[in-house]
Amino acid sequence: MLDERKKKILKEIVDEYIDTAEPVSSAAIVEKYESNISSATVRNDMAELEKLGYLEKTHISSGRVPSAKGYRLYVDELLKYDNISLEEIKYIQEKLENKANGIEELTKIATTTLSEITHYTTVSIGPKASQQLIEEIKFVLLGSRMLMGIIVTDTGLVKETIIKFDEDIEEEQVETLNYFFNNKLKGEPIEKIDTSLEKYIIRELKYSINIIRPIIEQMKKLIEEEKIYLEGANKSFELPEFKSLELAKNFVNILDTKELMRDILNTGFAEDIQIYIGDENENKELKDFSIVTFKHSVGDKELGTIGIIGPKRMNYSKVISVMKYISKKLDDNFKEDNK
Amino acid sequence: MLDERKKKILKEIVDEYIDTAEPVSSAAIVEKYESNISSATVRNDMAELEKLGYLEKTHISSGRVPSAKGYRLYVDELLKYDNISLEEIKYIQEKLENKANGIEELTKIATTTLSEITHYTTVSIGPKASQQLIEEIKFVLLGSRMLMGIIVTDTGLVKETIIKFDEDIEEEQVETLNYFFNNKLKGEPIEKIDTSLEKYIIRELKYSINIIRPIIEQMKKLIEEEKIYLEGANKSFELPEFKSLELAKNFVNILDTKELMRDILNTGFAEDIQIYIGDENENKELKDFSIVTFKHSVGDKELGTIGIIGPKRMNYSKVISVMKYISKKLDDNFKEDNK
DNA sequence: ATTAGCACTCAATATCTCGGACTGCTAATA
DNA sequence: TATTAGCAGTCCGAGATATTGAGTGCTAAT
Repeated sequence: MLDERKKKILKEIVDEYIDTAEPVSSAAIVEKYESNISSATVRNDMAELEKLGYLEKTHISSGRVPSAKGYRLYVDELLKYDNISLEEIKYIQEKLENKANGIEELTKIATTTLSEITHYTTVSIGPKASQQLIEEIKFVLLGSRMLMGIIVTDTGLVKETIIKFDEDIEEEQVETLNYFFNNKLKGEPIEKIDTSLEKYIIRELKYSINIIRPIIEQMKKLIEEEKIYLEGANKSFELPEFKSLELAKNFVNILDTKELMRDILNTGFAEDIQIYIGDENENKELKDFSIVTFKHSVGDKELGTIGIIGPKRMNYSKVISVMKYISKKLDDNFKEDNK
Repeated sequence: MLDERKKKILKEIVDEYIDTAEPVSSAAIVEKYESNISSATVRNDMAELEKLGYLEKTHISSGRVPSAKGYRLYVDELLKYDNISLEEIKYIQEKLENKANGIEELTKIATTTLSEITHYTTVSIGPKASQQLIEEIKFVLLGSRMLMGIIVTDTGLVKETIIKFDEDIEEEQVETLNYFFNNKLKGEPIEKIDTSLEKYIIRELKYSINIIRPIIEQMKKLIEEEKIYLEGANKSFELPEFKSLELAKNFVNILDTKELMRDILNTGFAEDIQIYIGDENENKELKDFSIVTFKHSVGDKELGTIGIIGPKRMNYSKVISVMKYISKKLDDNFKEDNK
């Protein structure tokens, strides 16, 4: 059905549409890419491609626009992902090489860099503490009624929280807590910090609930928190599709709805770059947009997910090429850090 | 010049415009507020108010719209700021009463609450560490090549950072660092942590620069960082003024430009609520918007600034009333915490 | 299988008309 | 002198109508 020329023309139409944001005419294809066949031939192929569902028309006599199915074929079979320049590679290396920062900070930097290079809006979510094992727990006394609780996990993630009390805490108690928590929890999944642990500690240590409860509560919050980071929202607004107020409003709504962003970033599997084009997305609000995400992970532990959200007419080649590279760099960075 | 009736009519026009977002006609004023005078009389007063610069017309035969000067008079002299309901007061109390969190967290919660009640976009910036005095410094060894550095200031602000090293650190060294830093810096302004301190420590302690440099560097970053927090960007987009694509784009641009947000929040003085209406703002990009901010501070130390950004046609009465209350609550909360 | 050529469609833009929402002004009134 | 009724005049905005031109689909020829 799809001979080589039709595939070629499909790719050219998508390329052209990504470039111009205007429905693509047969004449434009001939002029720019196919000087040795006539526009009538291209029209015939276009009609065929439309019949097969790869292209759409905005009205009866308009040029063609790729359908979600068209983009899908384009992304899956027609593109190569080496669309990244030496300058860009250097820039990414520079940005990601500083290892003074923790995993969360690194994810943020990667998110910003991705937005800078692609000129799209990017978003990321930090590491999932809940999946990790406890390597070390420390409590530090600050003043007389405040502790800082720190957890280090097996992937090197550091999480800390402030815990305030209504009564004074003794340095001795802190030492006991440190010993006790480490003894009990080292090597265990972080989710072990829960109310049953609370009961156990009260029984064993005979400490007042006024001390234990705030600790467990704050630690639990810590595990659950998922920080979302957004970069370059304004960049999307320069794109011609956002001339439609409707679309612009939807877009702002999506970015502002944290639960939705969380959903988006939390679906998909590790290792791969995930691409959702238009209504391939389960969520209806996303039907006019495309989302490309990847997870930075070690084994089955997610250290962060970074995504790009933009119009369906996205420069997939650039976006995916840059993502692949950043993904690789993040992995390298992590390996070197833990060697 | 401005007799009582004219003032009253000006207030009514601004109220009405804030309510409807449409130019206000003389007939509308008579119908809604001034049933005992005729529209012609109102027209005469409107003409006068326009001559004095409080009102503007969008075209020769249109109704009137407040000018920046008009809003200013309205805000300064014609409004009372008790536009807050019992339910709202309760809601705010509930949100702000939990003291388990640090100052930064509290500012965030206040920002979110303000947006929820007013339905405007809110933004805040965390405490200025640079203005504060050091109460306590602690270093905690995590694993063998990582420290957490914690600073507690005189206002109870807690700041912490991860510091990574290329060589192992001994527990003994950490203790020395703790002793040394506290001894040297307790009660001092936080800005004392700088490169001259670095030199001094190297001279005194004879520790390698590989240990001291990362510490100083990360601590300096910590002092400089100013976290901006944004809430309810999508709420603004429901307002009729944002039907203008131009304006909507400007708005997103403003919110996305962190330096600009920083500027906005960092101008103005403590204690007072600051109001910038339209081109009263120095920054030209803000000419179509109004900004209302207040600082949560203790003495001359700023614990955070919270602002609302929206159209000039803002419900100043509601916004300022709610802000006044939240501001008071934050102060109470702080006092209670430090009593 | 390809192509030239032409009829046909439809979006986009410009032009015009018309109603009505306002004001400003004048002259009458309290 | 302050207020008001009444009316002429302005201009916005919503439709209606015409015009242009970019593109397609189809037919018939190559």
